[in-house]
Amino acid sequence: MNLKQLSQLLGLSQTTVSRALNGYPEVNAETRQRVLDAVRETGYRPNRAAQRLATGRAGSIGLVMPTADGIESDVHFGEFLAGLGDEAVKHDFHFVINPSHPEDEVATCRRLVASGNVDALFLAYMREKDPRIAMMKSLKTPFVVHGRSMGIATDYPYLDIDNTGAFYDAARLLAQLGHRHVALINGPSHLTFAIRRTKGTVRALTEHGLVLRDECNSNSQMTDEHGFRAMERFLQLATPPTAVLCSSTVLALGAVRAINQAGLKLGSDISLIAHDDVLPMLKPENFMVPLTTTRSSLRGAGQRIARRLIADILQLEALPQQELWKTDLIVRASTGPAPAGK
Amino acid sequence: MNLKQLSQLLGLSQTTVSRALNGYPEVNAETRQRVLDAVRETGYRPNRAAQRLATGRAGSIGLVMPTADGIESDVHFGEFLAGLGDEAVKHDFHFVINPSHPEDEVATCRRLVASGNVDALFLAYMREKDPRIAMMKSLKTPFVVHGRSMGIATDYPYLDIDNTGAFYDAARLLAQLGHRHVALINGPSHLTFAIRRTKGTVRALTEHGLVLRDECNSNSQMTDEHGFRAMERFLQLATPPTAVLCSSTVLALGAVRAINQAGLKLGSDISLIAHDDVLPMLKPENFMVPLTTTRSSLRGAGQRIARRLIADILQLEALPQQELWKTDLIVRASTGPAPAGK
DNA sequence: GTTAGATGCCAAAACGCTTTGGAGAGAAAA
DNA sequence: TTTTCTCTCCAAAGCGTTTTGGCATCTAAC
Repeated sequence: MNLKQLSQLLGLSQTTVSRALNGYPEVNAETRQRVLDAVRETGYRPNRAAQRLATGRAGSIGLVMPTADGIESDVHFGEFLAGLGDEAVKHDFHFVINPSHPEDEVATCRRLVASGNVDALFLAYMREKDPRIAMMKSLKTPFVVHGRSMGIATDYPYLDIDNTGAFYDAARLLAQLGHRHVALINGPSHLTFAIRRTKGTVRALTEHGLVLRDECNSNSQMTDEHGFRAMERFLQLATPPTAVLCSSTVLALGAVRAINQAGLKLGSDISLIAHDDVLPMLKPENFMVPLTTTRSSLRGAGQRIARRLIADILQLEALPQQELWKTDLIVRASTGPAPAGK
Repeated sequence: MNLKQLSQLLGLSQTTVSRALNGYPEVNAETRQRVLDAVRETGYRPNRAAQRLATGRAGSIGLVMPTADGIESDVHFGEFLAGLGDEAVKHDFHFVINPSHPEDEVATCRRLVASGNVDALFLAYMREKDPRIAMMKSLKTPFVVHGRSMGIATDYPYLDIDNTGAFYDAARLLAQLGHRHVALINGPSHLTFAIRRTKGTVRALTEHGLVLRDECNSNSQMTDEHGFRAMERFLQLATPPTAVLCSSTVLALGAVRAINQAGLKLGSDISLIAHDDVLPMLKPENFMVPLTTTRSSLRGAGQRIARRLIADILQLEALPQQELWKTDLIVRASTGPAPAGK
């Protein structure tokens, strides 16, 4: 069943049927209803390829997926992608997934846009003064950044969570609980989300007359193993921290392991707050000692970004170009007052 | 630059240029070379939407992504997808990623195919007598299964690794090393890969007069936490195992944690073999005690499946419809002889 | 020296949609 | 009554490929 057949069935022209379906004003309400009814009965679905050809829109959004060894994306990437897919499938949008080594990213993005196969790009894993942003701004292809860069004007479309605020809140809670030695197990130091989290942590500590010691600050990929090693290092210090912040529940997994191994009791001997991306496979409430977390749904971010990109391409609704999501600080059993005398 | 312009430039008809590009025989070798040269100079790239419309092929492959709570896919899914993307991008193929709750899978697959937006489907997370296979066979859309079902004829296209063989080999090695109590920390019991791994394990043990005790057999999602809990349970048994098999390095992560916590020494007090999907973030050689593994690259499987699907759609080369990849058993420090007297 | 079959090329018709540039009818304005 | 809008709708021209059906030209065979 194609448009021609449908229009013949209705005794209308293809033009009118097309306009009725695409919400153009110059079609009688009654006629539109007839068309809509016929669509429902016949199960007519417009041919996407023909639409793409006629409109010049590709109907797909591109994402370059960092893929080199030692990329910390894995766990979080899948979750984010599920969100993107959720939303995209509603509007019949495709993806072009372009794996690329991190050094090639700019070129890969440019090539992807130039290919004409995507009419929007999604950018993530932002670095300081990320060159991709200037490049994308010079093109006219819509894009949304997940996260934000630093050191350049923030006049580009982004969706970010308030990383600074999240870790400020978390560190402040720890300080208020009397902790005087706080450690941070963070993501890779070249990524801006990690930099902002450090900043938030330091700010809160400073306000309470505390410092983030160098030896209590770890940057690494967000894997269990790195979490374990960092925590292990911390615990061997002359003055070990009594509280630790983790940039992911994955890191927290390793940190908790090290804590257990040291024979310390989470929530009393040592406190821990992790950032929770709401990964279905790793729920903070399911830890043996449930984790206090700063929470923001990664999947939700994926959905939102897909929606914004599609709205942009289709000129549906005017959504805000810049969003900064607050995180929730959810207190569970892994935080408690600082042990006396420490 | 489109076909018309290019053909005018060359003083040829569109037909001839098109045929030259698509490798049809009825074009002079010299002419073809001229066309190819012109393409290189002008940077001409055929419009995919027009191609899709003209050929009726969608140029994209569909995948339904299980997305409900408690789905064990995450870590492994990202890695597999990178492989798919790697290969697809070479041929300018898109993806339609359709998240779906596991109960809806059959309907989602059917809908995806019916939408006409994909000309091949990729299936994974196989269960026993998986209904998706019969459904897909009834349609004429190409598909490849990652894994295999059980209890139904294996006359469908698949790529699987020899799970039975892998765990047979691993278990046999443990038996040969003198272990008499072997445990298994496996994936979800409804997935066929896990069932096959159990089978391989049991077979090897049986051949050495050993059994896989119920209390030494764990099925769960493949997360660190589940690995930890299972191992912890094992170690509290009256007769704890002296060796354990893990279905993923992610599970092994937790298992090793429990082993450490119990004060046991990996590789002497207790041996461990894990299946290694070659996840960049979790290398068995980077464990504190490097892990003995059965290895098979998940990304490689993704690449291969994409290649097979595309070859099928484009009728490029005749690739085998059924592949069973052997795994490598790589011995590292986590395996050793059974401790005396156990 | 004609015929048959390759060989190499082309004009034009799809493919199924959107969009342009009207056009007819009725209502409102002159 | 005529003119001018406003509503609705339509015919036809794209969009950029692939593919069909044919038409020359050249070679080999009779």
